Amino acid sequence: MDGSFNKANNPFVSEQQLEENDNVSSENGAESPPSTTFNDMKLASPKKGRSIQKRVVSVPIKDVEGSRLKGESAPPSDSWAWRKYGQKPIKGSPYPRGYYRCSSSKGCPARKQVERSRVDPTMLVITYSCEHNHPWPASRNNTTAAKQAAAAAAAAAAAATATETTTTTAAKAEPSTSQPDTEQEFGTEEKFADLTDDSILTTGDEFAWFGEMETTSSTVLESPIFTERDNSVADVAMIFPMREEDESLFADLGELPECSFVFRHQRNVGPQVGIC
DNA sequence: CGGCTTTGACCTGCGC
DNA sequence: GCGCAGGTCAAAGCCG
Repeated sequence: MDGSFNKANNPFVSEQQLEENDNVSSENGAESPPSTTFNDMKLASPKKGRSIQKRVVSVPIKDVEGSRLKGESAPPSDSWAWRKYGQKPIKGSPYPRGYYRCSSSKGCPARKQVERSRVDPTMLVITYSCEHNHPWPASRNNTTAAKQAAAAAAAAAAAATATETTTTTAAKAEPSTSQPDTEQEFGTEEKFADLTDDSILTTGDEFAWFGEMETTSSTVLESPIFTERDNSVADVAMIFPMREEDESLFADLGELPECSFVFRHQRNVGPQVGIC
């Protein structure tokens, strides 16, 4: 199973030596504006000796709700199935955090946490985490289960919204300049900035993957990591509209990277998704 | 019937 | 050492 692909053959695995990033930043920084945020972290794993990668993605909750409620042609939020295994109220935040585990395959180490942004309730903060060196399922699971899981993640977030607020967040999350109409069709849960912008890619090889993360909507990308490395980048909200064709390519993915945790965009190949 | 969600309990890490 | 908070586990119920 897990050996059905190997690192060498996965174009989007090669740069996944991310676990040594020391730029651990607080997720969803207290003062960070509503944005799509990618934070790369190394967690102290409960299991000693294991390196955990963590990445934070902030997306407009509106998109998530939309995809779920519409239930139309909206694709699953991401390429894998996620099963919820817990939910906890977070101190300091009125919104609970949902814990999801990858169910695309047995033993899949990937996890993600979904919570509402404290800073901006209209934003969802999705944190992906994974043990490094752990293989991913050989193929993307785009089955009903995957869709259900995706919807579930959205549901959880939406539920949090409904529970914690009396007003409909979706209504409040008016489309802004950062959300073109094209995104409506996708309404994916995770948005990955279409970072073809070399300014990001050149931020540092260490974070090159950042520049390859993709978004299905034009969201805003920022990263405290960048802040440390290049203020000129960090202070600027970057908007990267997603192309429909790119999105469609996700559906064609047949393989996942080995614990890549990266939603990678191969410029000439199309977006490639990997987590862990 | 299988898989997923929900939810309370338990475990672990961290700060004081 | 103690308490708190976050994260995970596991049982029960729900849904397709």
